[in-house]
Amino acid sequence: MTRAPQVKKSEVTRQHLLDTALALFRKRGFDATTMRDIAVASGLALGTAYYYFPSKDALLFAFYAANQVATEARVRSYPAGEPLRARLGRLFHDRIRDVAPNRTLLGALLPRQVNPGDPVSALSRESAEVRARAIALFEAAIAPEGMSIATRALAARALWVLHLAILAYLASDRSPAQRKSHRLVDDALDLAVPLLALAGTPAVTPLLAQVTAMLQRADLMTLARR
Amino acid sequence: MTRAPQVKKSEVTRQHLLDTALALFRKRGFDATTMRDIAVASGLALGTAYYYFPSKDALLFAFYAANQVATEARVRSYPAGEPLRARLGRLFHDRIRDVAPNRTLLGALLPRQVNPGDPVSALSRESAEVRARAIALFEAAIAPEGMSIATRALAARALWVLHLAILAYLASDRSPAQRKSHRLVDDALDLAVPLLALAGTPAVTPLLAQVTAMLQRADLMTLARR
DNA sequence: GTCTATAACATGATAGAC
DNA sequence: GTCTATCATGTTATAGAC
Repeated sequence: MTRAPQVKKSEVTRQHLLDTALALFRKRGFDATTMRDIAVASGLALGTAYYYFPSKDALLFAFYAANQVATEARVRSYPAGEPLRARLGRLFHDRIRDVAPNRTLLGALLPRQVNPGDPVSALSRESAEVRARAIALFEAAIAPEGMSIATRALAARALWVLHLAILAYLASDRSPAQRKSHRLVDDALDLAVPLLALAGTPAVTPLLAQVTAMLQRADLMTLARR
Repeated sequence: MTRAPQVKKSEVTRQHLLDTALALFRKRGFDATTMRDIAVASGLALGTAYYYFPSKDALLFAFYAANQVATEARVRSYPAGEPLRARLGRLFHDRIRDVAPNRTLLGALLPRQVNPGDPVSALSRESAEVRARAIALFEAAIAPEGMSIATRALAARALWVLHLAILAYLASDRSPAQRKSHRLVDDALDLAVPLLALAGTPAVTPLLAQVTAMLQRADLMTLARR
């Protein structure tokens, strides 16, 4: 009696469709690639593509989620005990490298981040889980610094927003090997890391409390479960 | 001999189309309003609508430009000699009031700001003029504070970005009379104005130079003519 | 449950006649 | 300048084959 296959046939087809779609997106851009193109290139019918991905956006979202998983895997292999600057630099630079091959997809994905009502947005209900996990990466990175819980929550969100801004920059960065984006990361961290150190001191506690109060009134601290 | 009409017929038709479109956008939202809806409601053919506005986005852009003009007109009537906080508050709150009736349009317009390649983006070549004029409003508002030219340029851009962020927030703000957005403005200015005062002191000059250098390397200071 | 073939629809956009 | 006809594409629907 032969063993049942480890992966379901449907999972193979789904992955095949996603891979084909990503390859086409990379080659021709998101908008220029039609669902019919994807179906034909996959050797499947249009209806099949829609059977697995209810919309073209669903393909975008699948890329987004898969990418988050890839970055998490990388992070698990990071050496422990590195200083903050090195750890954040590693995280940001790796994130750029993970995303860069699909850089053109960012052009389709990032604009839609702005609208929390858009399911594809990192601010939406639908992506709450992915977002929470992304923020958790930054929380973990700064955890050893021994700030208060409130400060750490604020700092992690700030870093997450910075990382979105860097990705927005990356989306239109045409410099070879995305040098400009990497440079921007270094410059930004040169500024941010000393500020993070400052954020741990009691002197700025009132200021941080003011910022937190503002964000809470605006419902912007509850990102993790909006 | 009768006088030739002051305004060309084509200009009347164009304005009629734009007014009709904005009314529909307000009532049903941008996405839910089709070009056919606009043409029918205007009593014109679909092709005619496209003759005047080469795309649905062009209608968005026309709204954006007209709005900038409206805000500029308001600003010209501001009293002179007000303290910085009052002046900025007036500017931000008025901007919200100007935009609020077309709030749903923001949902369509703002996401696209992120992509500088998008003509509708405030970062694009096409909107360079509107953007320069928007930044100029903030430059003028802080001009009496007597900072160095470099500091003023940086501060004006920071305020412009803050104003975009506020508009992004406004786009999904469903509180009555947009109270939350107005509150966010006050909270943000409570934070920003003291920082602006700080920015005028020599102590922070090196920090500002560092920020400026970063933005210049990333081509982000040349916003006005990218 | 997986996939095909085919048609049809809605809508942004374009072409060409008048 | 204005119209009608037409296209391209995201999406839905149907009727099945295996």
